[in-house]
Amino acid sequence: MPRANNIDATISDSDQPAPRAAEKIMAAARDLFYSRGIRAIGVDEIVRKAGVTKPSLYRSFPSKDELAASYLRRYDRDFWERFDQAVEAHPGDPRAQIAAFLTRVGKRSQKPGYRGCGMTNAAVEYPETGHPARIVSEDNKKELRRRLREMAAAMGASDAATLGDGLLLLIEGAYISSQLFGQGGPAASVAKNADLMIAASLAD
Amino acid sequence: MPRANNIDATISDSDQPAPRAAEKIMAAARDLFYSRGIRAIGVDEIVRKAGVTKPSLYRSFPSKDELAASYLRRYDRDFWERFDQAVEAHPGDPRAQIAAFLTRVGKRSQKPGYRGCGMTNAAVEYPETGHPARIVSEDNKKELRRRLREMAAAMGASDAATLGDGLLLLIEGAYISSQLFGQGGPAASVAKNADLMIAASLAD
DNA sequence: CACTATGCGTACCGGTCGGTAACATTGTCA
DNA sequence: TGACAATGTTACCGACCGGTACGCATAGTG
Repeated sequence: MPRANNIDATISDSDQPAPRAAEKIMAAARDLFYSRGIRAIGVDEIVRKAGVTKPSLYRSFPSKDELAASYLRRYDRDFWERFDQAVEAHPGDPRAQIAAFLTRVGKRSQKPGYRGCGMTNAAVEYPETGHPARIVSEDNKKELRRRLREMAAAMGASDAATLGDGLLLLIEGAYISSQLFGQGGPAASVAKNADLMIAASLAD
Repeated sequence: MPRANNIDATISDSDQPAPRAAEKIMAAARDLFYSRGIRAIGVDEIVRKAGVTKPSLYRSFPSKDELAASYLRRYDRDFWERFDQAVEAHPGDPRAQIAAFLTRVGKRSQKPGYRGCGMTNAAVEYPETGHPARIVSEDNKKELRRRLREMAAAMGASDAATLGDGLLLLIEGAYISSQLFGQGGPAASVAKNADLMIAASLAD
């Protein structure tokens, strides 16, 4: 009975006890993968930080690549939670939803330790098509693109596809430039610039 | 007499003969680093592709990290060459200069094998402050930011810093999303979106 | 108690990593 | 032809990589 198959569920649904080790491993992997990159981190360092041993890792996760994919699936869930928070804060007002989301991204980008989007970073680290980690990232970005275009249409943009894509470019640019420049970087202006772009698109 | 110290110059200035092996190594490293990432490529694969041996690599480059930095310094030169081509094509018209540059980026982003900016990618792969590869990337991006703000000011933008940063966000977003989505991705609309943003900024 | 299931640790695997020592061979130019 | 610089050849290094065989400890159950 390979528990590794539904480890994502067992970790998140903490009512039914999962191996304690798996949670500690995931927590350690999350910190290390996010802050220093997936390729840069070896499994030894993960288990050391988690305070467990290597076989425990491989009982809960079939491989390092799958552990990375699990980390990203969790990242994906957290991402949509943040996104939907911004959406729900401004019902029926997509422009304000975008502004709320981007204001928060801009603020987070100024905090120390912020290194953009874990999924974007993973896609850069793993250009190979079909890599487990990459698949999670690509799916997330496709869905994000779809939702942004949808919101652009709801704003009444004449060219919703272009505006939605423009917003996506700004978001990804904010993620990346935050780790290129750190504090004081251009990501701080993402909300303002997005609003300018939206204004120009709606006036078109 | 360690030739490795000024290997960048000896490779680019081909009038004074440089070690043939160094050029072959650089060409191989360039292809491999760009298409598959720096961390993903081992020195063995580089020398194999270059048709040389490992000691030859370490006679021309002090380390793999320095080879990566050399690759990026070359990338930096090529980048500014492309950038300045767009600038020189439209003297005294910064808005057209940006449009020309971004149109080209948008087109390149639709070609197979395109994987964004090598320097951006390297910065994602090496978050560690002070890494030789990262330093080259950071310097390039700082200079790019400076020039974009300068151009935004020359356009007459009331808030040139914000517009320049917005353009930088769009550019970085185009680089990254090109490898997230490949052909048909949002990077194709970067020039159009930038022009919208500029228009809104100037009308402000 | 004995039995089983489960979670975990010790110790180890072959392979690859970046990097080097020592020496043979080549090509070039005086 | 001789000198010298550049490259190739071979073999090696310690460290680390992802991954695993196997045995031990504990908890729950009859």
